Amino acid sequence: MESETDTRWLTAEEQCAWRTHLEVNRLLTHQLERDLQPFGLTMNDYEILVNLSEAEGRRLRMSDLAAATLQSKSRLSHQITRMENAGLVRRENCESDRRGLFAVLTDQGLETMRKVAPHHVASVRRHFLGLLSPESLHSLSSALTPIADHLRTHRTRP
Amino acid sequence: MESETDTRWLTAEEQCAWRTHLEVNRLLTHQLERDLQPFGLTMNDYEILVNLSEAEGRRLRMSDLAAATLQSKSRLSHQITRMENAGLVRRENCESDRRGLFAVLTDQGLETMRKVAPHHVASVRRHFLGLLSPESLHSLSSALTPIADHLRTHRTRP
DNA sequence: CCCCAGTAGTCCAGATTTCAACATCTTAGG
DNA sequence: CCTAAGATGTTGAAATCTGGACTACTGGGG
Repeated sequence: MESETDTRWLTAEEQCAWRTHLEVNRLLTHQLERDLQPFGLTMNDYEILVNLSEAEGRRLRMSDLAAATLQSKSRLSHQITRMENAGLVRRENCESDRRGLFAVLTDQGLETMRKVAPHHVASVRRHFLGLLSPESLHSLSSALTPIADHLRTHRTRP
Repeated sequence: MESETDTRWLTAEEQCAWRTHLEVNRLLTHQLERDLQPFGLTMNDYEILVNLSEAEGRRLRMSDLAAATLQSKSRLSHQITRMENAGLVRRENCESDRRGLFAVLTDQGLETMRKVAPHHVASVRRHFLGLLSPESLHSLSSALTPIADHLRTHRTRP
């Protein structure tokens, strides 16, 4: 174990990389959020729509959806309630396990998806992917993948 | 302009890179937040402590602090109120501009900083920097820096 | 000097997130 | 069969975040 008096502080390069990473995260999130706003959606909403639209039967169990989007059950429950009120999804009982519920993408939800997705993709390109050369993209991917694996493994709570 | 029918969708590689980036962000934020929790601090608190401790006279104008931490004035105001109640910072009037206020790091705030920083640095190493080779770190940096520049430029609101 | 547009920060009200408690249902063990 | 532990979601209250209205002040132009 390392005592407080001999901490291995960050080098200039490490500090720069770390702060840049934090900054990109925050600014990028704000920007994407803003680009989604005219459609009345948040990134959270959008992510849920994506997950449901890609799922078998356009539906997912609440638990699975919570796991997929890395949210707490409570938060997802509130979120789905809001999206239900907006007509994007509906809840449906699960026959095989009567504790369970499905979140189901409505036709209107799918339609919204179709309308918004191109704009969102364009936004991701404009502010992120488009600024990376193919090599940069690749090295970014290979740098982040092990980190994602590590974090996924060590994760305890949502 | 591009019509909805000929959107340039993401390639498999782009999609993978993008989703990994999102996932790392979220998991990493959760993890760092969790590692800070035993000390009663959030990442937000910590970032403010860092900014103040590095500033001239351990103090910054509210506006400057808001800009540095990419928060809205409103949010920062609430945040500082909370940290003031916790004894980490205090507000101080600005002589030269009587509209203005400084957020000032208290001795207790500095002491907290000293105690927590080593653990936070260790956490950043354990979950992020430590998983990157020097080359990965460098390519990550060079990939993200232009993006940060772009976003900083195009930013309209906090 | 006075006025006014602009700046600094706060505050309120509404939306979202978190946390813990709760109700319901499933499943494994006896 | 019966029960207790665990799983699935929901709920309500408190904390936090957002956006805009508001107060107080500054600085420049008549």
